[in-house]
Amino acid sequence: MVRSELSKSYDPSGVEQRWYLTWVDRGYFRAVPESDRKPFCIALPPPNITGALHMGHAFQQTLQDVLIRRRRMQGFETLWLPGTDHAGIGTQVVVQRELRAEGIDPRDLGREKFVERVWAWKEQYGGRILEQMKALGNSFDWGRLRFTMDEDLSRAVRVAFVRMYGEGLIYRGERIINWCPTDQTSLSDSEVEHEDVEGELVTFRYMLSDGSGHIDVATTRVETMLGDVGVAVHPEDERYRSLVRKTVRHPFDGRDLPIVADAAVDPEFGTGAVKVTPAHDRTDFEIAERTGLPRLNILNADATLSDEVPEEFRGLDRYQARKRVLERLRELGFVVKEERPYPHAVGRCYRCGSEIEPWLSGKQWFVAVDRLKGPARQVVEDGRIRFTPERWARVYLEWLDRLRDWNISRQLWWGHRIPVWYCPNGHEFAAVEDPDSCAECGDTGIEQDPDVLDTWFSSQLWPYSTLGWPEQTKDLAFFYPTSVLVTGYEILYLWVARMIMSAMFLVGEIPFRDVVIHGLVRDRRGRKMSKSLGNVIDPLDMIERYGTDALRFALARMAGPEQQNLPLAEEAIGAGRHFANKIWNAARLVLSSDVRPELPADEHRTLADRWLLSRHELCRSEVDAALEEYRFADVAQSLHRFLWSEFCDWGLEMAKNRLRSEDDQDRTAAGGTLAWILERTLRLLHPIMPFLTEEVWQRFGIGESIVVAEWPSAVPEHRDEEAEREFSFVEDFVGAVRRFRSDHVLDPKVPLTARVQASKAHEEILGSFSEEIQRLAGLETLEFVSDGFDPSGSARLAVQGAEVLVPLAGVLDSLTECVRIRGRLSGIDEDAERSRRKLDNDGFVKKAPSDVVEGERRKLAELEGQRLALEAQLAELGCE
RNA sequence: GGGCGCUUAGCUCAGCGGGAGAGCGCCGCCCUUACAAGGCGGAAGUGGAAGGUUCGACUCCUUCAGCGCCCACCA
Repeated sequence: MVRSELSKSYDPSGVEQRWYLTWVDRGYFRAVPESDRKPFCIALPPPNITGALHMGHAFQQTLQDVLIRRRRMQGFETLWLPGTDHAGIGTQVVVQRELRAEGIDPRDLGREKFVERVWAWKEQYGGRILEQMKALGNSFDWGRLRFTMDEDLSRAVRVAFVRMYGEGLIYRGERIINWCPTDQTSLSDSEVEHEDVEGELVTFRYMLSDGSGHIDVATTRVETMLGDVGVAVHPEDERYRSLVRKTVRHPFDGRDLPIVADAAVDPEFGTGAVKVTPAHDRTDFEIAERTGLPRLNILNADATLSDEVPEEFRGLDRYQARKRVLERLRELGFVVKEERPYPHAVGRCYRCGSEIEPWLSGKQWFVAVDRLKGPARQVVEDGRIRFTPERWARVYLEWLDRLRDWNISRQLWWGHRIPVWYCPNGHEFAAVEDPDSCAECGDTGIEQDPDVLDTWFSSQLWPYSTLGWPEQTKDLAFFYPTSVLVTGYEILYLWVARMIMSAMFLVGEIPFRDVVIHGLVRDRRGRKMSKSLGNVIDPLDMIERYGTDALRFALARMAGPEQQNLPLAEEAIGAGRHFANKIWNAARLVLSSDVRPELPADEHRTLADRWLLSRHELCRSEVDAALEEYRFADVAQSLHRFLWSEFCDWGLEMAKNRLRSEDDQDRTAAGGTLAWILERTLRLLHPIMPFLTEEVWQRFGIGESIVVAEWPSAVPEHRDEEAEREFSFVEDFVGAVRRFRSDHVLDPKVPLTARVQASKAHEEILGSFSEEIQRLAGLETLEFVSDGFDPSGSARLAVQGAEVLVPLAGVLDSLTECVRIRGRLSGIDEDAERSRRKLDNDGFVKKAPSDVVEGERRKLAELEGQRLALEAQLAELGCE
């Protein structure tokens, strides 16, 4: 037992770093696959190396650390694997921006030098992220730190690619992709964000080539008419049947565009005729495929108009072209209608926000998803993978149903280069190791595909590539499948779904059992935190000012399972610090008794002890149940309520006297009980507030570290309903006297006397804590009187059927008490009236369960009793 | 165009078919030897709206409104 000299308030600075280093040094966070324990493993969703950690990371990592720390204490072989993601486009863009700021054009630098430069960035910012994660207290196994571009992870990417290529799941083809003209790369469908805009819908007229009439079409992107190669109508549309196979004449270049029939056209919409622009619209592309129309690509990579258009439009950017084409159509008198504003959705790049062009960019690589869908659907349907909250499972399944082939090639330099080579003889082959010559003809003039893979292609391998896949490592055998994935809903499709699909195909086993989907951290008004709004709360800043534990507690406390938005205000973190300080001071008091955390024998336990043990056991069971279901807010809430409102407010107050007692046995019993409960509660709280709990726990001198202390087990026999019921009399008694004093705004120095008429049992309860109760209620005298004691001249307080008489002489005027009594009476009358109405209702008495009816009757009887007593008091006090 | 979530105290949110809760904020009293980052007491809500089911609805059902989000090849 360490005699403690604790400072008056908790100061997290210093404490945190010291303990973190100690924990890492002692290897508490290291996991080994040669263990007899059961495995528990979480793969950290790897943060991007693009910048610093934000509050969303802090939040998500806190939840994971809570799960990990508890499992570790429960005796699992616990692995939390840290890492970072190279974040293809994101990182390339920030490094390009940095270069341009230095006056360097990234293109001049060349691919190799550019990639070197990104690695330098990775060292700098990736390193900073690691430091931030340490400050959060995360119990990572640092020895297993991974980066998606590490050598072995890159090899995993190649093995995955080659295997899927070999099975025909990866193919190369020319189709419409999502093109970002700013970042100059294609994007997958999931990387396009849809935004509603107020655009325009222009209906214009194509004249039939033979001069026999016209056909009207509409578009929100009128410039694309330069790439029109035909007009499509529904095959069964009577209006246009005679026009099919005729042609219309393009007004600007005189081309004849065939009118074709295709079922994709909705005859109900607009004019029922659609312009067909195969190179710039997915549907049109498909119509062209079916009807044999050619493709006409009118855009350059930067979304300016190509040389395929008439000279007057060449080189214009798409928005200028939109205006110019419209003007020219107007001049020619071909504009039929202009609707403006016309609300519709446009796609935007999830990285830079530029408007996406559906574009034919040449050949791109795709993952065919049809064969991947089945198993990915199966494992969620049969419950092998479980979503929390459950409703996300449906969202996931519906997304799978709609999923189309995944474009995985990116026209970037930063990332895993596509492991496919081409030879001059037209051969194409994929290889895990860099080849010297063509696998088919041996020609040495081979060239690797210049594109890199979608960053999510490597991310999808994360749960198993980090454990050594494709090698059959011990780690993989022991820790895989991982136990839980904790992530935000915004990457459900981009990442979660793809991990499941790829794992089922490549590993043949689910990547994780539970998926915990949490909401997004917002500012206090529910807005996204962003630099431009100036509402960013920086986790490191908060840690500096309030301490890591305060931040973690605040984050855990707001993690309601169904919340999509999690508003965070700085005050919440301040409240976390208050809580830490409260615990610190409670510990100071308990530790001052200088006893071991041991429960005394039953016969030395007071009612208050039994009550507190019961409440503690309840708290323990709530914490366990909530953690099993990932209800983090409930965990925090439960611990907060117990420690503050029960342990401190009542437990400590009821034990203070004995804690200072000269009697060794009394002191040991009281202090031992409090210490025992506090020590266990610290262990329950440790996953959320690791530093404070360690700092305090150490002073009990009972073990090496709370990090590896045992998770508190259930002690069902401590639940004690009798103690809770009996102790509630103490709470009510103290509360009644306090309220009396407060109602009359009495100075605390005014001495009060209480004379109690109560049952033997109640008398005994009060008697055994008379000193404590006097102190808490602010009574100078507490005495028991027999039935029939003259109550005149006293206020009468009703406490659970007992009567408490407070003599008014020298305290306050009787009339003042009358006012108070009348106030109470009106409240009672209201309640009694409502109760009476209920019982007068035949339906209620007949149909409601008998215990409910009985309860209502008891309640009414009690209210009546109180009313009579109060009326008697009014009479005694001579009130009118 | 489909789908989902939310709407409860001034703020942020729990909860739930039978007497409306927490934290913060607010008001009053108190520097009582663990803690003023504290203690004690208090005020405060026609539970988004309208219907329905029920003896009884904040809770279940329907409709509507507002806010937010996801998905979608209607030009």
